[in-house]
Amino acid sequence: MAKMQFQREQVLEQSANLFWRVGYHATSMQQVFQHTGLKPGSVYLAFGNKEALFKESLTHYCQASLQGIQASLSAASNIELGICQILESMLEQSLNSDYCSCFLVKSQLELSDEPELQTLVSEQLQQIEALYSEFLMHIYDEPEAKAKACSLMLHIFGIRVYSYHQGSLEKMRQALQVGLPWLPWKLRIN
Amino acid sequence: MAKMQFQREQVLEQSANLFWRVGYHATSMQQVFQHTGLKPGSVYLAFGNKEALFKESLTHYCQASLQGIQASLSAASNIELGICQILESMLEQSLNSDYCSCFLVKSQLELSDEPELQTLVSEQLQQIEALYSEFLMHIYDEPEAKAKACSLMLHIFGIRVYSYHQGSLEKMRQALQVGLPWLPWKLRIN
DNA sequence: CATCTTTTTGAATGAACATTCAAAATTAAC
DNA sequence: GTTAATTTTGAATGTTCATTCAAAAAGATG
Repeated sequence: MAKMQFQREQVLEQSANLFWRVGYHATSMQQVFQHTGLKPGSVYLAFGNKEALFKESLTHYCQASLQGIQASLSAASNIELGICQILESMLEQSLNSDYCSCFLVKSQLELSDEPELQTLVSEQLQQIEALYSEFLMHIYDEPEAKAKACSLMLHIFGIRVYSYHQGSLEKMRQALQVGLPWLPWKLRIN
Repeated sequence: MAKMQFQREQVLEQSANLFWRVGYHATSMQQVFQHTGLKPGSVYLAFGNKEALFKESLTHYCQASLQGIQASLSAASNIELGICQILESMLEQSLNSDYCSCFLVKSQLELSDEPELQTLVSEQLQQIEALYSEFLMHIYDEPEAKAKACSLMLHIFGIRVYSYHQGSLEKMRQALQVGLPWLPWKLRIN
């Protein structure tokens, strides 16, 4: 048999980046061929169709996000400080000139008219909330941890939209300090 | 000359609803013809092309939003109570089974790859923030009013994404009370 | 009523789209 | 070295898309 000429993971990453930036509907399969260097037949053999490729790309992105959070919170000297660092790095992303929010948040809004994809995205965002919740349960009881995880997600979603506005960083930082008063904002991040 | 067979405003409302629910790229002009009852030629004569129709639809929606906020805050016995009422009505929208966020927020995320449309959406969202800011300046000094308007928008954006999750209403209400502590949450709304 | 202007109509156009498939190439197995 | 299994290729397919336009219809004007 012929060896697979491409790495599945790498292709998923490339198409995730494309779908993320351009959006599901605005991305054509031709663009996918260009960005991955694959020919139509190869993509269709490997992934089935556009929707299936999108689903796998999204899932791949979500898994990477979960691992990133897991790593950050495990490495941090304490969980709340770790959360502050994650939020701070999100704020810094808003400085990037080609900022384009979060793939999951963008997909949640774009695909609200397509029940199957919508469900997938919702589940994945809830996995992220559940992960925060799990970590917070190390220091709070369950209802408290869940409430704080929800409040955190609400603020993250806010950041993911508000970051499109220029010069928003300092204003968002202020709002976060008011809105998430249980986080150790005064401790400076190394 | 032949009388215009349709009301421009009504057509803009119909197409805004379509673009809002389905998204800009996923909405075909054929769908526009169906929903408005107009023929291709009429739409193209009246609005130019798809992008121009979208822009006008979006602007129409934004103007209606601004007027709604203006009306709510003018009618309220005090501004902060009025803001609470607006937020409460947003929370209640999340109960609707065909909830689909806010046209402006959805557009901001979907069109991040199209500079011209992106700029338009950003400006309109900033108009809304400016309107809140203006009202808040009746009771706070300028920097305070601006900071509070920003924090309010951050929470509104959060609601507009988080509302897709089922059973989110009570959790969001809690998060709002923590995140916007300067609002009169304890006063019950009539 | 006749003429002029504007609107309406909807079939037609060409481009872009997702997807297919038969043929060619590649590698594994023995 | 031969055969079998799998992957690669890219032109071709049929559909859907945004948009156009010449002809028809509907007031307006005098």
